[in-house]
Amino acid sequence: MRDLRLTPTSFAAIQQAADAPRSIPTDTRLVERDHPADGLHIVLDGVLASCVTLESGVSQTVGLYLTGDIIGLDAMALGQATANVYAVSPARLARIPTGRVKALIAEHPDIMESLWRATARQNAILQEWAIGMGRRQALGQVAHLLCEIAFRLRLAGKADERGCDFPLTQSALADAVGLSTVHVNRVLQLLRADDLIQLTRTRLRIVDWPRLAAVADFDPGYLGSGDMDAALLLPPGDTQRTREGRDRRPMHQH
Amino acid sequence: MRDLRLTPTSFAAIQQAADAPRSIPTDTRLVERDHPADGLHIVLDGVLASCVTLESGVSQTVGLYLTGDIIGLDAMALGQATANVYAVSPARLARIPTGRVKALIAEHPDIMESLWRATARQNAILQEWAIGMGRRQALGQVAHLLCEIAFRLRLAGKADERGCDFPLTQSALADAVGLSTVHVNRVLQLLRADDLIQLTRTRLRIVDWPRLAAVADFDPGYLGSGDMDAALLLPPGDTQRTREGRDRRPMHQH
DNA sequence: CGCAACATTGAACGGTATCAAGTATGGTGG
DNA sequence: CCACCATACTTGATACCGTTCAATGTTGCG
Repeated sequence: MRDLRLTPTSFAAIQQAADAPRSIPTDTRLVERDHPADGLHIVLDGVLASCVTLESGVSQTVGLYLTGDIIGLDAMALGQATANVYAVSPARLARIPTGRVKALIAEHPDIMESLWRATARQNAILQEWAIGMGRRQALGQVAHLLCEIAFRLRLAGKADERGCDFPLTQSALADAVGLSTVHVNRVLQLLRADDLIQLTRTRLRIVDWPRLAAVADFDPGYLGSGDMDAALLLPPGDTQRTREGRDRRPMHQH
Repeated sequence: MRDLRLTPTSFAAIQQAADAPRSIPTDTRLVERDHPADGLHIVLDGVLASCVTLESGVSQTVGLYLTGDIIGLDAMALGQATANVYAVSPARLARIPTGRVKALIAEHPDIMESLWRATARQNAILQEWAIGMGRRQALGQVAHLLCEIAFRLRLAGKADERGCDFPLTQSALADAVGLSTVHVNRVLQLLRADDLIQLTRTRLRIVDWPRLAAVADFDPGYLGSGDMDAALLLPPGDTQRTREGRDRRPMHQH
């Protein structure tokens, strides 16, 4: 079961099944909670958030989709979406309509296993968020999210030593960590004052990774460095920068 | 894709693949984080918790397994477990070893889809927990967990109008909602004083479901009333009480 | 240039944690 | 059957973390 990657045949099949990439502006709502699945969306660029709003009006972000992530797995598996998904920054997506996903699954059994694995990975990430909101203090909580985003972007080849794009506003951040915007602002200033990060409106650079990881109690194991959801599905032209530190052989984690 | 249930053949195959049920006492550790999958465990009776401990020593429960739930999906999909699982009460389990799970999947394609769906459902539940820990106050948060447990037990046929077994200690509850034991105690007293619940050491009865659900902002949609993970996999002798309000026909939710 | 969105700052309030007792409850051995 | 012990539950006082409200800077874009 481990090391199951898509076969070259399945890989090619997926690439052909995807629609032409389309771009959407910030705030576009892509998925509506309780609506039936409209297919899978592969993030080629940008950031989207999975978000739930309570009766009381407060909202909580329960997941972020970065380059290479797959949107719509929950809806595909359960029949309907469990959260709203909207673009936090301008984004580029490739869609595979529901019918074609079903056809792919029927024809290539390894694809469903990959989708299952991707679902389990999103579960692991969400689990880590839950730990943070339940038991971490604001400082560690925010630091952890920054670590996670930077790490995931690096896996996707979208970050280098000089940092990564960071299109989240402080209020989007606050929504993700379950804090108020005001407090997130203060925590970010603490992290800056300690020379742990540099963060501008659009760019994040982690100055002192070891110390930030210590503050955050960050252990990237749950991100499964060996298996990107769909990074390998990107058309050749969409692979930006070099995939530093990664190769195409399956990674053994046991 | 919707309404996909196991075919009778697959159903029978799973039942035959399971080991004889075994009983474990409270506090038994069943799964260790980062360890490879040792198969799937179907909960026949009792409660188990999925739990992560931070460096600092504090721990957070990220999932509860009740009758009918499947333990080990994450490990099966990802190759290693993402959390520790231990028994919160005496429990009875049926195990399907990894090898046999693989064989089942290879032979009956619909089984993998069911496992994928079960994984997605656990994801939806965890999502709801994350919302609670991020945005709900202690009262609503505790009320919500009580609603969820009571509802899931009712789906599993383990609860009636007179209430359900509730083997969780207050400190286990606190661990699940991300609060201190002391505060959970106070919140429970509030709920009791308002005549919303009756809760003894081992039994929970929801006195005023509508009002409790209102306090909790509880909407059971995410629990997917039509699809128990593995309730239907229980050997006939293991089906306790009557499955009130449920039948064996697939339920359409669209 | 002016407006709107985002970021920053301060003061006061409130929810929850923590610490430190004390009180049921159930199980066990004599 | 009772005394005892361990575990769970309850209660109060205090401190802190994070929220809320409100105002002021700042940035970028049409």
